Amino acid sequence: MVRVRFAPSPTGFLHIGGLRTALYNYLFAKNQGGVFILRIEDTDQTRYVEGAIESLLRTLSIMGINPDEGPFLEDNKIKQIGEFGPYIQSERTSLYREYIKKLIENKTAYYCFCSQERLDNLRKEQELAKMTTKYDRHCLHLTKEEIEKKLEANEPYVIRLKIPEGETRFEDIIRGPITISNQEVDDQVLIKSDGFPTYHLANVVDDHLMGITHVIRAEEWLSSVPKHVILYKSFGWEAPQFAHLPLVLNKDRSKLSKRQGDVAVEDFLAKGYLPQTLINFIALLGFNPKADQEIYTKEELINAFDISKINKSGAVFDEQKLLWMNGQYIRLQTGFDLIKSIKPFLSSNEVSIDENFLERICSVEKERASLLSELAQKISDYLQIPSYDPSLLVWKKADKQDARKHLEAISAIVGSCSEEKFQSILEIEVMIKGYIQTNQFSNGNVLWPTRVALCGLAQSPSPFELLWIFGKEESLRRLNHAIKLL
RNA sequence: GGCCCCAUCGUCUAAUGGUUAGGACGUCGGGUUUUCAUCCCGGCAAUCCGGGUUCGAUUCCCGGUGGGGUCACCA
Repeated sequence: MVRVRFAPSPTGFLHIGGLRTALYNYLFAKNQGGVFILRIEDTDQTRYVEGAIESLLRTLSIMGINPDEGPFLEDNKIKQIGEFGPYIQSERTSLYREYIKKLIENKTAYYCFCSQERLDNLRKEQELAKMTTKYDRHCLHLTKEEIEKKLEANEPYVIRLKIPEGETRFEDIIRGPITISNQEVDDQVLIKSDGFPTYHLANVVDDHLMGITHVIRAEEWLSSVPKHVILYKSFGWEAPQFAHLPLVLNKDRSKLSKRQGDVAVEDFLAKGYLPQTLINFIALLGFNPKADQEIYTKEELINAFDISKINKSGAVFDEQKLLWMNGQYIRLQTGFDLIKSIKPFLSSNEVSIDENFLERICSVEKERASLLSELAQKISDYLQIPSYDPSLLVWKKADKQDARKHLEAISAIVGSCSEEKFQSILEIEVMIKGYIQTNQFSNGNVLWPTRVALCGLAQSPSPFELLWIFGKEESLRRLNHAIKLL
């Protein structure tokens, strides 16, 4: 049974790169009929952020990436589900202390009492000498008595992993075999002086205890795999399979970071991107099931997901293409779903407007919006007759009298038209076009002033769509208002 | 700098030991159209360089170059 995990640290927001790691873990688990686990890696006390876990859970839930095991939100409270919990590392500290004892006992880990100052100086010296910066094992050969004495005296200490001689080989699913000389690997701190484990220890212990079969994470972790492999060996455990994902990059091809633009999923949601867009787009950043298809549902992605097809090289995050894709998704949304999606972007008085009216506006305006926020902004133009220069009513190939003549005619037609006909854009079009054709007018002479009379804008949907949106009564009001202006 | 990873249009990518190297975004041009957008059609645009293996390499191997990651009591 495949068991994978997404193991973020709660920083207060979900990074786009993190979203992809979460998504690939999720897609792989679902594709394999396995279990997707969420584990919170909050072992750094100095980075504690109030409410960060809640915010992370909320965002993942919005994105539709829900764990089979791990923490989740219920009535805004963090609950946990699964037999391998707790799934929040700060609640597992006693476990790590228990397991580190085994490493001390079998001498694959050791106490280190070196001060931060000593370590800093050591590093500086090594840098000056252009050597690899590593711990010099100053404390490795302390006797049992010396260690006990220091512990009794309450001297602060850390526990380090003792890297053995030789080299470490491992197989990465995406990259193939990788060999690194152990000389390159530092005696990594496993337990910090505050008693908390570092990432490396907590990660290995938890992955083992939780029965993780595949570790899928970003490439930035590739160089610390030897530490983990050595840790597994030190415990006498079998290591899971590793798959290191290519990085998501800035325009300049460096690791995607703040400063060069938005990186938080929450930022993109706030800008008006749909969760589906983000999922679809991010899934295709480093993976492609089919060359000639761009839009995929989550189910399609799950079915098509193939871990061996993941690319090796980093992918630039191109917001232009994201924007295009969001426009596609907005157009794909049906009226009711769209209303739900844009509600958060509406002002308080706009939220209360009639849903049918809103649905009509959205179904027409969605053709020219790439962001939900853009769409929401258009709503206000429909709530009142905007003020406009009367000369706007006159088409470039006509004059004032002509505009007035047609507006009066259209007003009359609309006035005598049944409410029923107003339920169909097509019927409205047939009606207006009938007026144009029987009198042999040109489209522009009639349609331009009609359209402007209805919306007051140089650019807008067609007059047929506007008539349909406003309905008979409001349309007449606007047409007659325009006639008065002329 | 040491170590590790990577290399197809500007960007995301497809493909193959023999193809006119395909698609998408963007861009440019055209069409539809009362406007804008949508939509449709078309153009420009890529196998990093050098060796080898081979009848043939963009594909396989080696080297170079370039880019990235990582070198914490952060994850």
